[in-house]
Amino acid sequence: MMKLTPQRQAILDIINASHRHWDADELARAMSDAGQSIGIATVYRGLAALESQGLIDSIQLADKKRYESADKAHHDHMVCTECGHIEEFSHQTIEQLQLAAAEEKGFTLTGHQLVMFGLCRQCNQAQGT
Amino acid sequence: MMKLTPQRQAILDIINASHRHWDADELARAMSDAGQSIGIATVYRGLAALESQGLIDSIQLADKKRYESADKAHHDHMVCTECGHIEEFSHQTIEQLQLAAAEEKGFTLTGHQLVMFGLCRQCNQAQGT
DNA sequence: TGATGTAACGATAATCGTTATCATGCTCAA
DNA sequence: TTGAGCATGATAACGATTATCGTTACATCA
Repeated sequence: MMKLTPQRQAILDIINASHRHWDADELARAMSDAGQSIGIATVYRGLAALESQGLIDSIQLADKKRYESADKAHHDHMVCTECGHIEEFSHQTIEQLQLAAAEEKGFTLTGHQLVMFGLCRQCNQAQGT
Repeated sequence: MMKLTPQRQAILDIINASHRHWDADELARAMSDAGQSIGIATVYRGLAALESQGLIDSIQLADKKRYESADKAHHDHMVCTECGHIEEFSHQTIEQLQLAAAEEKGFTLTGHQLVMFGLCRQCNQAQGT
């Protein structure tokens, strides 16, 4: 069982207090800005520890991994390729169909990640201008 | 319009002649083994060029990008976290539900990627032993 | 109380996939 | 033939992440 150190608690608090998807660097900067500087390696280790305990969730994007609060039901993500905005959505039926598809192939699912790319509503409109 | 140079043709041939999902390094090694050595930068540029022409497809996994033939209908992937085996599957209904979910959020979809993780049939059995 | 063991910390080096740089080479149209 | 323009390949650079290693915090036990 991991130790919930002050640093890890702080990371967890930051993530839980927001609706954002954070990367390691942003978290280190946020803590630094709050006067509590932290080593970047500690951030990575803390995130891994928190995630392994199920205290936070993550999505792996092409470039980097981002973390969010685990205080929500499972959901997937739409990422705006223009502004980086991340929209969440969940779809019961999609989940079920995934499970069925896995079973059909003999796979025991441990996880999945569905990421959709496109333009968000705002960037759509900006585009149209 | 890009130039389909001998190097790019060779990359395309290797990919099309197989059912595998290749990364840049494997392709460079395959060509080297075949007596036609190639610079790694050329591989990356070639892959990007071929993909932008729709001649090959790719999936972005956590660690690296992998390329496969575009000679097939769209499909998604199941990746075995034990042995790396990649299984393909396609599901019309999932696709449609994704589109609908995007529309609902005001997103204009340009692409998506669904990757499921788990144990393949073989690793499942090995596990049980 | 003090020794000891364990795990976390933080600075920094290392790793690894990928991209940028730059000098050189090929090809095709003028 | 020339030269513009793109491709090549060696290699440096980059960025996210992980490994290393000496140090530190803390709990346990004699």
